[in-house]
Amino acid sequence: MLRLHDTATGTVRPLELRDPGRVSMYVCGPTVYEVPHLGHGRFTLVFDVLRRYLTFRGLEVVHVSNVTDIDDHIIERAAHEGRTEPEVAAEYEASWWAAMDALEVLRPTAVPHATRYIPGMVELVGQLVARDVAYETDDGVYLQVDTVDGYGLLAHQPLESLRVGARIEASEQKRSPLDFALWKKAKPGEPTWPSPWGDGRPGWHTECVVMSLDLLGDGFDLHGGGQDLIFPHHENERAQAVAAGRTFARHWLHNGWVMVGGEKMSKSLQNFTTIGDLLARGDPRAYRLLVLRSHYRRPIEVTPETIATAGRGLARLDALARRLALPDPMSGVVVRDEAVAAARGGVDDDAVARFCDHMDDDLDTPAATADVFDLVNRAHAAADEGDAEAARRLGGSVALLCGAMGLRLRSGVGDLDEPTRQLVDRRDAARRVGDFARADALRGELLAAGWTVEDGPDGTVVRR
RNA sequence: GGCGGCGUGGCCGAGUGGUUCAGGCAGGGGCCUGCAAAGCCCCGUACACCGGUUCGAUUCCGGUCGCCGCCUCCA
Repeated sequence: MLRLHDTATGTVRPLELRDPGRVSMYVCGPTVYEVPHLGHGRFTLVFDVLRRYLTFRGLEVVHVSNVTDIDDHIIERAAHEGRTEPEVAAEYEASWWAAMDALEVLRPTAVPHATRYIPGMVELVGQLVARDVAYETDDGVYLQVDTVDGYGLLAHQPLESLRVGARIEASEQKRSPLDFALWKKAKPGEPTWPSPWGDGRPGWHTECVVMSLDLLGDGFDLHGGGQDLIFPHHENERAQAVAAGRTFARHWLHNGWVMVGGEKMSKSLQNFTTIGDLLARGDPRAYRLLVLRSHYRRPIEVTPETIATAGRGLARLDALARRLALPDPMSGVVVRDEAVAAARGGVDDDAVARFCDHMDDDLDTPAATADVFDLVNRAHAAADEGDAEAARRLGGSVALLCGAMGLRLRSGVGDLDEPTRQLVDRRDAARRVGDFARADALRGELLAAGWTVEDGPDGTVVRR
């Protein structure tokens, strides 16, 4: 059984499913006003790995992730650039999906948009007002947090301590500085929707509450995101749901930061690297492997050096895939029992079990990837000893487990362009007749063109 | 001020009350190779500091120092 850290309890505990065999998870998606950066890349990779692993274990996964397409940042950007909010949102949503596709992050099973759920949000706010836990002011409707049972659950702080630490000034009409907006009354020039409290727009992530409950139902299994969402974002989501008498997420999962030089990567510090920049520099799989090689709750340092190191690990995986002609583990979503049954050369059951033990232990991907690299070593050693059967079994396990984590193997050398093809052929010819000076010169040309040259029993293989 | 996390060998990064080792990268030596590449074998350097518990602590407890984060809109 999979055990995961739960932010609400601060402990690692079993993921107890509401519906046996089926996981309902809501992962907070992007507010589309900026291109995605490595922090977004990390959380989407973490939850993609979780989703793939759950699927690997034979569970059905319903993965809902929102797109918040209306908020202050979008309004600000649209105003600044003389465009409409929908134009801005559409542009950055497109860049979001482009990045997700490049990272081979599976699309969520549902992607609700905030602007399509406004009536539902108005209804929720109405319920909260009717329950007398929310109140209207001149500029909006606010949730009165001291009426909410267990406010501070995720922050692990009592209400009073949050109040003392609050950096925000109490407005004259707010009853507590911690009370937060459920509905913001329109200011001139802003997009608006009608409501009983006048035209305006939704407040604090009410969309996530309404959309998660609508698509996943009360008491859904898992709610997640980056650690910076714990408070106040997720705290306030929970507060709204609980105040409305609904049962919210059963388990809260949050991933750690991407760090830059020891500091958190964030928009406010302006120290972020976009996913686009990362992709322009190298293999997108390197970021996935880097993420896998650290525990999801720990911070990771993402630099050209750490990416390059991950890239060398990738080369090691690819080299095995090439040597043993392993199947592409990403030709479909990998389900363990089916994949094991389909594996022609068999798999190493002990290794798969060990991998699962590690993954079940709060998604210990560093240990799980170590398991995989251990298999790589054993597969090579078996092949060196001429034990083709063992090599195929161990190699097949590598492919299986990489697939379970969403890591594609590149075994093929691909089609060569004609000039390269000719260089390779001429080099093989030279080597056959023992003209090594000529062979070395031709290798020099290939290396200069960026190819790595390997001479195997069947002739020269080049790759890059 | 409140709350939380972290300090492991050159780097990244698991793990455990003791005599089997995480794993990867980098480094050294060998094997293979026409030479390489890929691969295999072998090797080195650890558990921030100070106390305590214990037969024995990197692992448990207490303290010190250092780093990081959250406390109203940052994944």
